[in-house]
Amino acid sequence: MFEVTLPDGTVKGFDRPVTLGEVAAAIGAGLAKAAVAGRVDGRLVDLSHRVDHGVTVAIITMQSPEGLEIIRHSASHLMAQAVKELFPGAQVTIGPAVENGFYYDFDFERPFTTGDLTAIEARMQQIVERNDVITRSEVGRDEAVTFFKGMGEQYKAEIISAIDAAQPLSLYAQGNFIDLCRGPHVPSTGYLKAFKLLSVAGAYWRGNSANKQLQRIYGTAWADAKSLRAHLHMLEEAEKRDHRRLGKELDLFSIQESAGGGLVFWHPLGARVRQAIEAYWRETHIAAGYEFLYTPHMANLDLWKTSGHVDFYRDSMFHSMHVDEQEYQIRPMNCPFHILVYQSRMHSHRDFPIRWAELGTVYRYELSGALHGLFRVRGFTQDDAHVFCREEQIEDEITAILDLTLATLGTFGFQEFDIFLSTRPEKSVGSDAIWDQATTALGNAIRKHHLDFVEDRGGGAFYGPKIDVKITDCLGRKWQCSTIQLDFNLPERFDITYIGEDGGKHRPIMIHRALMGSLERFFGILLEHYAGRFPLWLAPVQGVVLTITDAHHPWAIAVRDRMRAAGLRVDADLRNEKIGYKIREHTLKKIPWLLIVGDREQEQKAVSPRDGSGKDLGLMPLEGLIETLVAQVRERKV
RNA sequence: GCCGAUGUAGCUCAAUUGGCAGAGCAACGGAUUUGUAAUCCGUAGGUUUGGGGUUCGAUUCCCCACAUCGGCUCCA
Repeated sequence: MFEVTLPDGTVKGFDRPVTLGEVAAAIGAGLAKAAVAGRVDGRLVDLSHRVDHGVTVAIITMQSPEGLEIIRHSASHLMAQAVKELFPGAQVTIGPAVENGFYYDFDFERPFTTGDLTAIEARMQQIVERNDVITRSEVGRDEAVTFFKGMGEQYKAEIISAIDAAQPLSLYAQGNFIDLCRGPHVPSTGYLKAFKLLSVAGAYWRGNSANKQLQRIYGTAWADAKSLRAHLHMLEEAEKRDHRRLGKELDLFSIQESAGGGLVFWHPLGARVRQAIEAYWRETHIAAGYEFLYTPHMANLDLWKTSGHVDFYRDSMFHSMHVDEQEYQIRPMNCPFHILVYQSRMHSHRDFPIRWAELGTVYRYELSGALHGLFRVRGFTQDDAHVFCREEQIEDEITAILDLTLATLGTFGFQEFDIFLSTRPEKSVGSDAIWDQATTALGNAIRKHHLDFVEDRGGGAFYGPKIDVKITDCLGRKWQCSTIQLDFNLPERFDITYIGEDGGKHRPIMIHRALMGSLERFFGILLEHYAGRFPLWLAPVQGVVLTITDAHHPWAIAVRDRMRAAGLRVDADLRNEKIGYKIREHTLKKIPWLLIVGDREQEQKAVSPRDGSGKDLGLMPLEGLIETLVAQVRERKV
């Protein structure tokens, strides 16, 4: 007789050893049905795990995050089983669950094709119908190595040699497929009902490009068909919102082969959005006490030697160019230039804080295969700024920067933040005292905003601690844009100083910060977040006046000009086309306001607007509408 | 950079086993003067990403380059 304790504190007694599956059944039939694994004294185990003495037990259901992870992990094994059945020559390597799905890496003589994926998925379905039981067994280290070598699974043998000798090794068998795995897994393949294979791509063995390249098959798996459908729908939605596609459809920007990859051309309509963003940026920075700098895009390479970028950032820098017996470098960062401006004269402690901002365009060498639309480019503009201050001003400055960050992101429609505080790594510069003081100041600044944060211990740069802010878009995807970093290194390297109250030279603190990060990337995120339907204040074309016939041209032009005079970006469509055609066309261009003018409107000096909802709002006096729209733009309403 | 896939008109896509490169939309011309998501007719548009090669003949097969797409951290 022994008792197991459940998460809610209730206790169940058993008079013989039972499996977790039986424990679940004893609690309730519904739970037993949804159960995929369990937790015994905090350790994840299979449902077949036997308990025979007093322990705490939690049953993990397929709807829980942990249950989903187990389903995905088991789905990856199911896929490996299908692959081995179809292609016995393929060697299995690793296959974990990842966010929303799973993958498995194989070493196979030829590339898998999309046709293979279809076949593998079909075989997976067969194995599910077969409902192979999944069983766990423990083996000795030598036995396991011999076993996998005997099967020609070299990678598995290699994995074992990397595992701590004290740790027991477990094998999972399903049908004829046996894999080395920590588990746990679902009890049988029949539990896996909702999955789909998505893609195949290369991946290096152990993520190291020096190793052999394997083939990684990605899939997604869910507890039920409905969740799977929802996820696939989300993927479709993401594809529809793809900024590369919208950028082309809405004629906002392009990246051109003849110019080179990763270099962005902003077209007139994209430039209008950027202008709106920059105007807002300028306004808020003036209000927050910043001054603006304009600095060159290239400079003598020696500057980058002094800054240390040549030593630790070389891989991301373009090669230097030879000019008049000297080496010049196109800039990968703006900070050394701001330091040069600082150094151009003496500074007093009374000058602080100095806040200098620049929309600084930088060029970084990214691997050709890493380029991706506006998200990963080789030339981009940072909303960069550097604050020089004294140690005791750090907390106030960080607080103010955080204010500005949250206000900025909020204005663009992002209200959900994940904040990370990264602390001192092993290899770093600066004294313990300054690191402690600065790290505390960063934490205090976050707490002042009543925000939670995750501490990334040892995750800071070698030159100082930092705060990163991630935003969540309307599809739930997270993006890191903002970063606030302290720098104890550059002031040292450039030997910048100020004269303190004591008349002696002191070293200022330097803070780097970017709120949107890269304007290109931020623009891409906005495009996807709004699916191209920008809030009025950002929309490249805020309204179009549509005429019914030629007779309405004079009033249409008057409306357009009146709205333009009010500061709105409005065009008139005077083409000899039917109104339905014009509406369709401008709706597809995602224009926020369509203003229809015909006989009635012309007579009454009015317009009949349609807003983003696509509804005809009926006859409306022009001036009233202008007032509403101008107010929305002024408020930057989202 | 590496692996795989892709590259045809401004855009989205066709083109049997290698045999005269096509459609829709857009553009242009004409007709139509139209009331809430596509009016009709016509015209023009291409060194098939670029460069080599095989062949009587290459969009198609081979090689090289470039670009784009999916990946390359998430531990058996």
